[in-house]
Amino acid sequence: MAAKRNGAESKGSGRRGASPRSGQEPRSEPPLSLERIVATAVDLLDAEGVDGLKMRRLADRLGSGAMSLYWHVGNKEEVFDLALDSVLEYRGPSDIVESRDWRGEIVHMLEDWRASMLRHPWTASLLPRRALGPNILSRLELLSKTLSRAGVVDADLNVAIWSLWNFVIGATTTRANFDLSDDDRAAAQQRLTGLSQHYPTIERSRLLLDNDWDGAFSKGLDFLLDGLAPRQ
Amino acid sequence: MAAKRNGAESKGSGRRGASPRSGQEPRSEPPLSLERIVATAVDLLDAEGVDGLKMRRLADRLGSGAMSLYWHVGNKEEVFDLALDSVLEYRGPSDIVESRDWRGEIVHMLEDWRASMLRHPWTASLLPRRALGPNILSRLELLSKTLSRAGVVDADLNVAIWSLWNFVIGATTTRANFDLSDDDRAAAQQRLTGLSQHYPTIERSRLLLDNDWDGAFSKGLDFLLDGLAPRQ
DNA sequence: TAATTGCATCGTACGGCGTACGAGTCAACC
DNA sequence: GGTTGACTCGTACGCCGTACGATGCAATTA
Repeated sequence: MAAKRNGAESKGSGRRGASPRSGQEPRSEPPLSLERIVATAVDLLDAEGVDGLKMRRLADRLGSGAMSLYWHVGNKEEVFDLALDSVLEYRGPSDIVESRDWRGEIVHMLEDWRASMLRHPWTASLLPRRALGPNILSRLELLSKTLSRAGVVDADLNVAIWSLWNFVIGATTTRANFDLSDDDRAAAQQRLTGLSQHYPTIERSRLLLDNDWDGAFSKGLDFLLDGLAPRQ
Repeated sequence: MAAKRNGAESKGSGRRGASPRSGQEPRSEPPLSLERIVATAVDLLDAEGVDGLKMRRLADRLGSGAMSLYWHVGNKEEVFDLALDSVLEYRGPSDIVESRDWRGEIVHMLEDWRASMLRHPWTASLLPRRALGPNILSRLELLSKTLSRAGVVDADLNVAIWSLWNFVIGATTTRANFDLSDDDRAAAQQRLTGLSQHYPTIERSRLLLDNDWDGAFSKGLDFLLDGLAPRQ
């Protein structure tokens, strides 16, 4: 099976540029490519959300026929995977710098991670159900290396990475969920307030209603890091 | 709008029992009800996963026509919401007990939460994109109350709840994701190992490959609680 | 008893989806 | 000139969620 062009990362190999169109119709689109498909998918996801991504619609934006996409990707799920991973690339201080401030590095990377996801809120609902792409794994690798350099012994490394990862995933998914999935911000708030008699403590702490998500995130991260490797 | 029967929780109000069938065909099914629909949806989700839940299939299992469901629920999304919340009911020591061991209580509830979700792995991909139902809110309320009783001041309560919530959500979604979404356990493992040259530290810590998820969870939770409220 | 009402069920049909299939185009190579 | 292989796309199929209206039946009313 697998006729098409899966397996390798081959882009355009042979001919280039020559427009496949004979006349000069108003078809100025560049040729289809995996890069364009993924980038356009991200745009579409940003604009319309997870449910807004349809193969036909994506093809429209690309100025191509729907079935042309299937030369470049195996199926729609693959589009999701690629879009997700592409958005999570980390452009930060790579391992070149042997900074002493490991805690700062970790905080920076995790906050960048969270920021990337919040910039594309659909990632929150996708990440939990898709496989880990190379960019995600790279982040985990960098996290591991930093923690290791910070003195976390190998036996604890696993737990430490997991805890931080879990924290970021949880924080961003919940946050994005609240910005989006609830039909309306006001409606959700009213619903919560209406029910607040049943949930007095939640109400008192103004959970979900206060808007200092950023502060809550970094403060919680601090607590977690304190637990993982107490400041000496 | 809204003719049907939304808004209230009315179950059967008037007549009961009399079979709507005239003869005695092999149709022994009890009448449709919201409870049966939700319970059957949970079964179907357990068996077939998120993508396996189709309104027609659900109706089949209920011995009814597909459109009959729409008398009881507004749409498919509502089925998801109800199934999700129904599975997260907490049957644990409610606030009656004024135990001194707040830390034990919290650990117990969070581990129960995680266990509930892992028993129904589809919850992991649903929770991040659905609204919070009453059972979920009840858990949060209980968590708040316990933390509050443990001496966490109101100013920190928000952050504390969030951190714990995030940790649980993250841990369960990732875990469930690994059990399921990757086509095959073996395939995933091989993929990771094949790529391990790019991710040496991950490989060394045997992240994702070791199977002591339970241990990692409770250990991470311990770290987090240490940070939130250091043992005195 | 007869007519009416309202809860509940369900058959049919519609529009939209992902994508299988196979035909088409064109550059490169023999 | 013929062949090949990379790439595009029109058509069609099966499945989905669900709008709509017909139908049945119990309770209510006259």
